[in-house]
Amino acid sequence: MPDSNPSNPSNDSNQADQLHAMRHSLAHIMATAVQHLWPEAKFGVGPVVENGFYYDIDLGKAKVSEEDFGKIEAEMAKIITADEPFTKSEKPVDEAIAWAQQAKQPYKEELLNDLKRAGTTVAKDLNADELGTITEGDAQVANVSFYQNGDFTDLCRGPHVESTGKTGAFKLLRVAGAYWRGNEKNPQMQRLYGVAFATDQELHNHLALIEEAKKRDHRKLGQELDLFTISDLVGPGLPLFTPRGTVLRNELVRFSEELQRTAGYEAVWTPHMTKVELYQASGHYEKYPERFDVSSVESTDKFMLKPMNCPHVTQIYASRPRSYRDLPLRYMETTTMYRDEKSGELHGLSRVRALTQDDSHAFVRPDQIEEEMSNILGMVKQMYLTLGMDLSVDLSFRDDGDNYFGDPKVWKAAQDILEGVAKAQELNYKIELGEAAFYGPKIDIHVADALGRKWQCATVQLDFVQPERFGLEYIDEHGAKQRPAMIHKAILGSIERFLSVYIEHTAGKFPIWLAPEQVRVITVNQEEATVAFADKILSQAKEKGVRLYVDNSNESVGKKIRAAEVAKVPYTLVIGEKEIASSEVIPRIRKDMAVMDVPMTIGIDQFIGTVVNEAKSRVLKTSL
RNA sequence: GCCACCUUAGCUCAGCUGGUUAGAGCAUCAGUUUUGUAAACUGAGGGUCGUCGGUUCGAAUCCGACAGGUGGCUCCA
Repeated sequence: MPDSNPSNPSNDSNQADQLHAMRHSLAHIMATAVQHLWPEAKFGVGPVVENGFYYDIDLGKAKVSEEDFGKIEAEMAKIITADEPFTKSEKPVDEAIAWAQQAKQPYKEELLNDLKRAGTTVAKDLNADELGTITEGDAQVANVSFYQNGDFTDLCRGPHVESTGKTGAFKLLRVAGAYWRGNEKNPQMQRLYGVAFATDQELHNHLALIEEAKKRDHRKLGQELDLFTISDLVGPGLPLFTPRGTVLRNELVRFSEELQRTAGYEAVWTPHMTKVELYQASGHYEKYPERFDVSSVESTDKFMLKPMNCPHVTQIYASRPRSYRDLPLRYMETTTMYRDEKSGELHGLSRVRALTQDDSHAFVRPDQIEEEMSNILGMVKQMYLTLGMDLSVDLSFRDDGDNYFGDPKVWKAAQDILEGVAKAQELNYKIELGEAAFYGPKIDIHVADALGRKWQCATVQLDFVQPERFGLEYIDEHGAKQRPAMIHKAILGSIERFLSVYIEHTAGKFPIWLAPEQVRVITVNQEEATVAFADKILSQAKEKGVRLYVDNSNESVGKKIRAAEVAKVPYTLVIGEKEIASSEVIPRIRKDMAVMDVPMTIGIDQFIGTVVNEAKSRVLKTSL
């Protein structure tokens, strides 16, 4: 494949533009190849995405599968070898519409019609970058631009590389279904994805990275490290946690609850089942009627499993009169809830039907909102700093749609408060319009997994709507009734989702405080004295709460060490005659961990003490 | 839910275009060995080839439905 060197390699933005043009040109070349192979193809849009490009294509009854990639790539190679120039032209928009009709490209025609009406259209996915928009802003579009290569012409804003030969290295990766303009009600097209880079070497590196990411997949590691399982009999989206996986869950929750307790939160407990009326009162039923699978238990009441927690907690607040002196009232509950996710959306631990949140709700006076939110963000920062993970922060605000409950003025005020807090906390945030919950704006914290996919973990939500709907109140200093605000938060978010990200982040090399097995003792032989010594170490560990296992199997020492390494156990102690005689051990330390903290030779008591301290202080010793 | 693909032992995978009792490595179990820092040796058990139905003299292999999974799309209170 021919390389294309940017004209000015020292200029990064120039290089980025060049790569963008290459990828975009490859999208056109792929479309050209598809048109050669399936002349009836109707084209949607073909933008550049991270690491590559895609094109949405409708072949009618015919379907592209990954088996076809060979011949598509071969056809693309022909086009690239032909080194056809990309030539730009402009047409008045009406002429362009006529072209689309004549070329039997209904999707292009629709886009052009929208462009013509630009300013009145509300299609937010009308991505101006990918179209031939000449004018900017809301004005009507007069002219649109086209690019032609060989026998393929496409509505396109450009820019492109000069000719098809200058497109670098690429590979088609997969085909997926994608709804036209991202709307479920529209026809589904086939989206052909490719990756592309300036050089073969970069492409090779990227593909190697994908392979590496596969090794860290939490579903694979969950099996290998014996953390969780998903049984067909129990059902999809309902993971079961083994003893080792449960250690991870419990330790994380313990930390989260410690942080919350320090910040004044008190534990509450609510049942996992409720009458449907609760969710009619909260407004959730109205918003998600199809999600409430209802079972009748007794009498005429209809019950459901709780899909969330806040409406339940409002009833604890409402159970007695509250004074302004009582606020903030802070309730926390780490609890499991149940949501009927669509089958195609389930994914390992990231998206499940039974999810556990380290949830909390603070009921606060308006003057207490900022401080409470700051405290919460402090907890979030401390959690993720301890775990060594990077955050990205979104302020999820409402858009102009009518999906939201409550007074828009109150919304504006709530959003201003959130942004103020984000600024005060010096968060590097971006605002996402239309991402708010129906009851209020959110601060959403995202963490990336090994494949670079971002997952929402922590969330802080400011809610004036539910206190209103449930008629929550407190008596102020003048004896008047006032309405509290409600602040929802989760630090880990869904524990299951958090674990999916965290397992991939660490590749299963957990720090001492989280490691399901902190120490493994390997016996050199099975003689009585050795077994007795191992037992003694084991009981000392148990006494101090250290998670230690003994491998006394009749295998070679080398094999047992390998097994401990594969299981990613932080410390391994080999015991034999020497250790029994001296009562000292030489801890073998997992490779990713710093070596200096533990001396070469150490007494058993002292070693156990070190492990206890490291776990207690939640040291992050791994270099990932 | 939608589109493409996948499903053979606990795990990772062979099994060519349909043709006798479906294989391997790891893991498990048993025996030998009593082991000193990333894999001792020998042997054994383990699969109605995801399920159901169809085509065929004959199906792990071809077709269909269903289930589960993978990658996306849509959704995520």
